[in-house]
Amino acid sequence: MFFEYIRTVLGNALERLGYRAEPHVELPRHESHGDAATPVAMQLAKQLGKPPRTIAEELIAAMEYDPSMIAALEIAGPGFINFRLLPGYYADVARRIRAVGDRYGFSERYIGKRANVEYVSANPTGPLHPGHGRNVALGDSIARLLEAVGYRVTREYYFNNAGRQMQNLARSIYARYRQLLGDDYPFDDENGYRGQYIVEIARELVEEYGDQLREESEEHLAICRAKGEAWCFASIRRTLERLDVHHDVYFNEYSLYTDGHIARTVEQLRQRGLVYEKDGATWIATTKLGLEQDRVIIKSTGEPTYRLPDIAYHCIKLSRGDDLVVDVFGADHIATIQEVLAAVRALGYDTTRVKVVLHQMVTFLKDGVPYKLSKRSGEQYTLDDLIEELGADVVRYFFAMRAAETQLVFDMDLAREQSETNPVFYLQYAHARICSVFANAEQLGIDVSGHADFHLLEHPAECALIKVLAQFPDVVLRAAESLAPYIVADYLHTAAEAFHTFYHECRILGAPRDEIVRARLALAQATRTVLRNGLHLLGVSAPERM
RNA sequence: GCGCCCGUAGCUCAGUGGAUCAGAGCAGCAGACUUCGGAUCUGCCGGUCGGGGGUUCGAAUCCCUCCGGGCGCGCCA
Repeated sequence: MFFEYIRTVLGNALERLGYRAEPHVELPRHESHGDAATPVAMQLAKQLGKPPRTIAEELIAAMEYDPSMIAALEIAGPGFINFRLLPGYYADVARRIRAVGDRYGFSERYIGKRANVEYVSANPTGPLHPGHGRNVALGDSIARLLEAVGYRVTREYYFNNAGRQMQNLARSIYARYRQLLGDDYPFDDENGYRGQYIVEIARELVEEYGDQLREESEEHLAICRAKGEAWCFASIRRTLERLDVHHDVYFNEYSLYTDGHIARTVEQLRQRGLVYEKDGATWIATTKLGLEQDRVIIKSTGEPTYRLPDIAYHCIKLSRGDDLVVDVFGADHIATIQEVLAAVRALGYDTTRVKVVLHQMVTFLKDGVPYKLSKRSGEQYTLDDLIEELGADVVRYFFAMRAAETQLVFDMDLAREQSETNPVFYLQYAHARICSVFANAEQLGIDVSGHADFHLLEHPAECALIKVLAQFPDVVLRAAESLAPYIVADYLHTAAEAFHTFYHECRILGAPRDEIVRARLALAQATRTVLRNGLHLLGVSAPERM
């Protein structure tokens, strides 16, 4: 919204002059450079073969604008055009924010488009571990961001309940089950799942079945497997629930086998000459697709490797007609995603619709040094434990607050801090503080929703706050388009800071005139909307009291 | 060895198509309202943007190279 008007003015001027360029508008770093600026003249310089400042002059001459909104146009430096805004503009922005109300910040830019976001996708072999938290937070915030700009979003969870890992799970449970029955049964230390939860599952089996499963059979192992899957999934979903994360689709890898997609995918790859047999296994010729080496897609045992179902799955996702297909993966998937996409592309699918958000690993920091999260019992530390320790809000914010491609350092001391140094509390405090002002206003009998004259907001702190609030829709759009929740996190801090400064310098309820009180209350309300909506995008609550 | 990501202040990180670009938070130091929540605000200190080359009128940003860190490179997922 902030740059919209200027963009329009600039765009019209470009068109009038017959110049082809994006009307790019940016926020200058320094106040002295005005309220908005465009480097477009410099971008055109090479293309037109004219000095940038000359082009800037032409543009300024060609611009038509409302003199009550824009005070001055200046050419600066090598050829920037700086825009300086008048209070009338701020009043206009504030009025428009208020008019939009609770939906402020959201847009309809991508209305009618559909997106699929796949995230978490952990196999049901145990509880989520702390590292999963980053995937959860990023994926869910990305989904929320896409919704905020108009996409209809499907949240999807892909899981494998058929492979080797599930067999290991079944065997682990069975071993514990036998041990609980008092049998001297060996536990496979190399492949088995050693967590205490396995014993828990086994204990439930003892309660349900007594010693009826003692005989080692496929049938009994299948019962262990099913029990384990159900138990683990319940655990995972419970954890996600605590983070306010809900998937729409749980896609079962196993279904790809039963419905023939696996066989069909192999056939299609074969038709394109990309499949051959060697050493008793079936290979895909990924070297023909420009990759380093060929890979096995069906082992000599007849079992497919994970690649094949991955390829089939992506074909399915792409054939659903979504405009955008987002995969949120940890950095350890880097190798496979290339292979999968190359194969899918070779099968004729438009993989430009696929965006992969590859996040780097997480390091936990305590007393300034990396350390391994653990519990006193020596038992594995889970994502659930982290939520227990820090609260869902802190967990979601911390995992989403950095760009995905950075190796996230999760500072446990800062996260544990229940004070202003913790960025989550800083944001929530600003929100609670506004709520408190409104509670007081109500007690004083002030008509909070009454008419407000925004032209009365002329204090520098007021203008600064409006300027920040005005950026919000741009920020949401940019964050959504770059699939980067951290942009929202950064912005919210700026917004909260601008509010606190305003709060400190301008009394709201104690303002000299009633009209000013109402105008400032309206500004506070707009701030509250921005904070609430922004926090929502990150999956963090906006408490009224703390 | 090969592929991808990262290297910016003591620490954690921004820097959106090269340009008005040396920035924020934390830590440290010094201050602030008799009043709407001090979980706040204001100021100061602090950096050869990993090193070196190159392109350019101009490079944290683009190219090359070296160094350092992470993750991969399975008939595991």
